[in-house]
Amino acid sequence: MAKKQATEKLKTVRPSGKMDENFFSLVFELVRQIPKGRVSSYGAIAASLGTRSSARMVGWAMNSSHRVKPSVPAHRVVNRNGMLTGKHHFDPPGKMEALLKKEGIKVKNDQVVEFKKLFWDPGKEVGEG
DNA sequence: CGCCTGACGAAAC
DNA sequence: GGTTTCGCCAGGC
Repeated sequence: MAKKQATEKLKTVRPSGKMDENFFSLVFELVRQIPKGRVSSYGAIAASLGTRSSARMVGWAMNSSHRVKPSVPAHRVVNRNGMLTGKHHFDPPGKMEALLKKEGIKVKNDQVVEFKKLFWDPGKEVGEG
């Protein structure tokens, strides 16, 4: 399981002083695993990385998502309520909602429609169901 | 170094 | 069940 390794790496590379190469990158990669037309939650991502309780760190990491080489589909990541809490951090505040709609995801009142059915569980990318 | 903040979440009241 | 508070860990001043 990659998640197992990821969890250990988190504390393994600590002494190296390269935290960014772990938590951040792990979050980015995981978010990139989110299939189009699907969404995920910060907590779910954090949990998959072993930092279940640190869901805020995930969202915080997203702040740097726009600084990463490859573009991270942060717009596919919402809070556990399916709410577009991070829309304020996009160039245009409505970019997030627009991107989601472009992928076929309905957004109403800054909230993902049928979020629970569109919810994508990280770590098990193989089971799209 | 210490205090406050933050794209969340879950327990406590 | 809604509102409030703590926890989580890193960043900025």
